[in-house]
Amino acid sequence: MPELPEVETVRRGLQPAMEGARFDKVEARRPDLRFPFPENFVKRLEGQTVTGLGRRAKYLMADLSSGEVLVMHLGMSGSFHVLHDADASTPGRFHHDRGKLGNHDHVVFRMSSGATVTFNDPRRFGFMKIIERGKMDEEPMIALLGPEPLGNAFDAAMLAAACRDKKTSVKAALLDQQIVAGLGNIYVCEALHRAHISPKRMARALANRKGEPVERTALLVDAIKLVLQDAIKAGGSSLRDHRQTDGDLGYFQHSFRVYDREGEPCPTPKCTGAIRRIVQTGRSTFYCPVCQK
DNA sequence: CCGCGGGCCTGAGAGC
DNA sequence: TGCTCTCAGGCCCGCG
Repeated sequence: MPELPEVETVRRGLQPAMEGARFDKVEARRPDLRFPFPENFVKRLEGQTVTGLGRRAKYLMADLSSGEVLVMHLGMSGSFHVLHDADASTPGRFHHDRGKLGNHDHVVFRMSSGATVTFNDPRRFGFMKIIERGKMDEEPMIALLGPEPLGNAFDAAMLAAACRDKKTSVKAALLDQQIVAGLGNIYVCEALHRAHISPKRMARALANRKGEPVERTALLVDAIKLVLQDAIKAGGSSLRDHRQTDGDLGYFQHSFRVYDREGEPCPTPKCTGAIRRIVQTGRSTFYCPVCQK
């Protein structure tokens, strides 16, 4: 499910519940998600304070008073829900706020802030790990990530240099978390459409012979930053599973220009094309064959 | 070494 | 209604 905008939306929702608060009670309601929970998961968290709640790419990172970091990933279908004590006395506001847990509510944090944080993940592609802060560089999952797409380090020169030797499509390159970290299938499709670049174009065409960016590379970088910013403002995209932590839906799906719009007219002004769906490296790609070159 | 396809899971929706 | 099939915001691993 969640790409960078959805994870950032979740982070902002969890922050007031978790940052500066202590884990009073932790419950792991099954032995594993995608991976087994870390040894003594509950004991290692209970009593610790969350000193900061950050995000790297699609990973949520809760800094702990012990010097460790609780790394959380939502996989395809993970979501967090926050119930504040005060909400419990406001009947009817949240349908699953009756205190009963659902089938796929796998982890529950009772925080000293008075918030109950529940992690739900039907497909269980998500996971939680505890890593020593100093050893984050040794964690390949994190250490190998490319730059944050919304950070200054992600620019046309960097993207061109990273793509110049790639023997793959620009679509596949942008999904590669080692090139740029945080994009997924939706936002790659949307950014390529905004930049009028065909997803089938070779990634190395983003660079000239010297490895410098060509003109369209800068347009692509701008398109990526803009679409991610717009999506964050909208609380992410809710297709199936994504919810904001208060249970509300994100609404960026209403702003999709191509994703899941096969057959619809291309929204580019004056373009006569219709959106097509193809499959690239096993994933659906939506694009306009007329205005994306 | 690199790129691709399969697999991990469950559930929703389409088609019969 | 109910079955079967396909597909889904991600990522790791093994194969060629």
